[in-house]
Parts: sequence; C-alpha cells; structure tokens
Amino acid sequence: MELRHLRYFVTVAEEEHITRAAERLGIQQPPLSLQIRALETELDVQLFRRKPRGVELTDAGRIFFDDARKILDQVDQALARTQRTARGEQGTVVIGFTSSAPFHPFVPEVIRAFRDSHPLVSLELKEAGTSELVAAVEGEQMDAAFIRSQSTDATGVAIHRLFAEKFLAALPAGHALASSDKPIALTDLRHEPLILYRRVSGPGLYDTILSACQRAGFSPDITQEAPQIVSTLNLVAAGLGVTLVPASLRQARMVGVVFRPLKSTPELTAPLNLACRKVDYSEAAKRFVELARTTARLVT
Amino acid sequence: MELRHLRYFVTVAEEEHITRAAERLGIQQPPLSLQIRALETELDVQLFRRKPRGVELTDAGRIFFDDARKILDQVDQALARTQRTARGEQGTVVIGFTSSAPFHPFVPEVIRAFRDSHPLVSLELKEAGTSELVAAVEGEQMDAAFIRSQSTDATGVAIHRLFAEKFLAALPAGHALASSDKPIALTDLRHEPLILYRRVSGPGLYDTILSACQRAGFSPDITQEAPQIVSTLNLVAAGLGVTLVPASLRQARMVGVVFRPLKSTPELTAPLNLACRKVDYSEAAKRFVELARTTARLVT
DNA sequence: ATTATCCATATATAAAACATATGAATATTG
DNA sequence: CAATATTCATATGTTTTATATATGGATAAT
Repeated sequence: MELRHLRYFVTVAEEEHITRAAERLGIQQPPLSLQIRALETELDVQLFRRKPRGVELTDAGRIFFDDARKILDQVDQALARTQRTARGEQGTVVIGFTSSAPFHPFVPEVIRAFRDSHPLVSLELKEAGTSELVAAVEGEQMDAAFIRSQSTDATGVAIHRLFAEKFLAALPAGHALASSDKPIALTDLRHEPLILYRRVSGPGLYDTILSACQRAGFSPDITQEAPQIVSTLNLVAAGLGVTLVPASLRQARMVGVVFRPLKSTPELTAPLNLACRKVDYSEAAKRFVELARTTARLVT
Repeated sequence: MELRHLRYFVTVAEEEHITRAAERLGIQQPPLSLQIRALETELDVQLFRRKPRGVELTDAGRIFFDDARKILDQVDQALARTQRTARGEQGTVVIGFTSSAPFHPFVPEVIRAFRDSHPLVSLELKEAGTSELVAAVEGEQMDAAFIRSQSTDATGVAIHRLFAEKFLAALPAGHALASSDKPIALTDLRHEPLILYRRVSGPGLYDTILSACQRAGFSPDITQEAPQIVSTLNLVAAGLGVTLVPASLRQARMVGVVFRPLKSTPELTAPLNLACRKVDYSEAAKRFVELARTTARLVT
C-alpha cells in the first residue's frame, strides 16, 4: 500500500464517483478503478459498493476513510515541520551569556528580534561563567554564548567579535575623584585600591586592564579579585576600592556607585563576543548567530 | 512522496547505514540511495549527513523521523481497524426487542455470547413496540429486533423464525382453575373473561389465540385488550380476567398470578422471531443475526 | 601505503502505473 | 418499452519508475 492508494481512495470516497474522481486526480478512470481494486485486494476488504450510478462506502470503507484522511493530513504536517526545521524556523536554540552581557541593550534587543522573526523556535537562555559557557557550546548542550573573552583553547569553538565598548571608572559615592563629572585619567587611579574581575582560566578583561595600566606607566594596586563583573560593583559600593567596567554596566544603577568616563584610552575596550561551534549546529542556531552578527555590524 | 519513501527512510535512520538498511529491506544499496535522495529532493531538505562510515540524521531529519514512524504506525492501525470492521469484529450494533422477549433466557444468552465473541463491538439495546421496531429496522436506525410477529408489510425487512414456545394460562391467584397443578383444556376458558395483547396493526399472537379458540369450537369472551404482553399480567393480577401468554413469561413471577400448562394444543405456539433488513446491513450486525439463528437451532 | 568500507553514479532490466479502446449493467429518456 | 446515456469493469499497449548490476571515489582502518 502506498500513499497514492490513500489519495485515490479519499478522492473516490469524497466524490462517490470513480470517473469524476479520476478527473479531479488528473488520470483516467480505468487505472483509478484498478488502483482501488488493488487496494481492496491488498486489505482483503471491500471498501466500496459499486452502484449503477456511482460507488458508495461500505462500513469498513468509512472507517478507512476517516483514517486515510488523518494520515494524509499528518503527512502534510510532517512535511511542513521538516521544512521549517531545515529553514531554521522551528526547533530549540540554547543561548548562554556571562553576567555582564545582558546589561548592554544589544543582547536583549537581539533576543527580542529573533523571537519576533522566528516565533516557532523556542529560545532557552542560561547565565553562567565563561568557561562553563564555552564547555557547553563545545559539548553541544548550548548553541551560542555571549562572552567577553576574545579567545579560547577549545578547538571546535569559534568566537565572533560583535563589537567593543569603552570602560568606565566605577567609584564609591563620595569618592574624591567623583566630585566632578569630568573624565578621569587612568593614571589618577594609580594609588587607588583596584578591584578586578578575573576568569578562572584564560585571558580576559583582567589582562586588558592590566596591560593598559602598564602602558600608562604604573602597576595597579589590586586589592581584591571577584568571580563576576557585577560583584566588583558590590565591592565598590561597600567602599573597598574602585574598578573599571564596560560602559554598559552603568545600566546596573547600583546604589553607592558612581560612574565616570576615562580620558583618552583608545586601546582600553571591552569587547562583546559570540561563541559558537565551528561546525554541526542547527539551522535555527545559525540563524541566531547570523542575526546577532549582522545586528552588531549595524550597531557599531 | 509515497509510503515506500517513509519505510525506507525510517529503516536507514534506524540503521544509520544505507547498505545495512538495504539488506534489511531486501533490496540493493544503489536503489535505496536513489530513493532517499529522491525524498530529499522532493522535500528540498537534507535529511542525512553522509559520513564515510555511514549516515547520520540532520535536525530536520530527526523531526521527519519521528513523524514518519507515527505515520507508519497509523497506517498499520488503520489497516487493522478496517479489517476488523469488515470482519464484523468492530463497530456498533443496535438491537431492539418487544417487552416480552427478554423473559425468555435465549435473548440475554445470545447477547452475552455476542458480547464475549465480539468484545470490540458496542451493542445498543432498545425496548419498543413491534411497529416501532420494524420501522426502525427498515429505516436503518436499528440492525435487528426480537419480535413475536411472523410477518410484516415492510418490504426490505426479513423476519427469521428463531423458535416457538408453548402458551401458559395465566390465572388470578385463587381462581377455581388454579386449584390443581394439572393442565387446563382450552375449552375450560370458554366462559372466562379473556385479556389479550394486541398490536396496533398487523397479525400477531392475538390472531393465533383467537383462531385456536375457534378451532376448539368457541368464541372467547374478550373483556380487555392491552398494548403489551406484560400489562395483560397486571390485569390478571388485578382479577379482571385470565390470559394466555408465552411460557417464558413465567419468569415474570408476578404476585397474584399463577401459571398453568395447557392440555394438548400443538398449534397454539408463540414464536420468537428476529427482524432485520434483507440487504445493506453491517458485517457486525450480520454476525449477530447469524449467532442468534444458529443458537436458536441448537435450543430447539 | 595498502586495503576495506561505504556511498554515489551510470546504465540496464523488470515492474507497475497509466492510457486507450471496448464491453456489460443499469438508469434515464423519448 | 425501446433507445440512449451513464458508469464501472476488462483487455491490451505504452510510459514511467523502481530495482539490479557494475563501477568509481572518498575516507577510515590496517
């Protein structure tokens, strides 16, 4: 039995007339009669009663009719689902981000835009540390991750630079340097206790800041390290020191912390990157990465 | 797209190996490769990634795999359902009976036996008057009906005689003729007020009894007619007269009524018949009629 | 480096779907 | 009631399509 038999059968059942059904199907009457007969022979069931003015379903035929229509419907749906999946319009995409990423409006904006353009794709969002994110992407539990690091030792994971933002100095409220709105020079911080975010392993913002200080001619006084960028701000609010954070962290609006721009430090930038596998990722995930990269190009 | 494509696709997906799948399907590898490729071309979707050691489903392929299996399952079920219906093992049968029929153990026995041998057929049972039953059978709202009449004017309805039972005299408790257990002669009732069941139209037990009395040489004193056999017994219990009922009515065990056998009246019998359409009835209904007729042959 | 494995391609063959012509049965119409 | 029309069934030829055989190319295993 083939789908052709079902299609033919359903049409004949609907028309109750083999000749008309053949016309609708774009074939001639004799082959249609033969196909219906072949179906009946294979099932060993009489599906139609032949009448001089047409044909009429038997009880068994009625049962088969209901089922055949359902099957043909399901075939259509399977087709549509498969094609949507192939086009990346359906499926699941798992997106990760470090704690600092969502503060930049770019990230929620890209997610919203993807939701709008791909309503049948379910998006799973997960916050985690950079190394966990990269490992998850490599292990195929995650499709892409917004991170700050530029490079990784995980082969098979590509890191696409989206854009970079400036740093701001984050000072405790009432700090001497916070008295005016004017930009602060990096060297003004040379004797301030510095709090820095540091990844468990690999290069990151920590190294960027350190080398910028070195280039400015001083070695900073690092009093404390924190595992997340956001927690450095908590420590600043507690008055334990100052820190440098990506400009988007201003969105955090943390009580007891004031932000001041930095004077002329073009090499001191915080990039936002998107990590994904080099191969083997779903069409929907590809669509997400594409959208993120093209949107980033427009933003900068 | 044909079911063949789905069957081939599912096998290849299960084996992840075209050559092995071809072996399982009993065909050669090249045609199988071609069929899979044709499927991919028609869907315009890549379903497998070809690897040097076999093949592997793509995301879209996985979606299609799930659907394809469901479809093939449904095809099998449709087949089974249709064949069961054709064999009368599935469906609905509507059975009617006059009020007197279920008193004979034959009727509940046949219904029980049919339920046992056709567990997937749902049986609907309806009690009604003879003319309603025959009309329902003719109008295809009912498949078969147990009635007492032998004939009908409804063309298209066949009446199969199942068996006949003797009549009993039903007397009010304390009636003179009820004093002994001995059989009563029909002529003993010649001066008794007689209560008789009478159909709205057409010949029935009424005529049988009347002609038996005539043959015995008297015209009975009919004081009352009742629309149901059971209600004649109520009138007897109330002392309004005597009646003759089919022997199985003894089962009614009505208070105030005693039953006595009749002496040598071979022509005075109450038949039980089964009415059904001559043509156009479902296989399951045919099975029921068959069972009733063969069981009846065993009983008599 | 060699061999084995596995899928793809090219071509031939077998099967099956389809078309055409015609017959048989039963309504419909004059 | 005869004649016609309608509709499905059957017979046979044609085309399409699925399958088989032979072989090549790519990649992993030895």
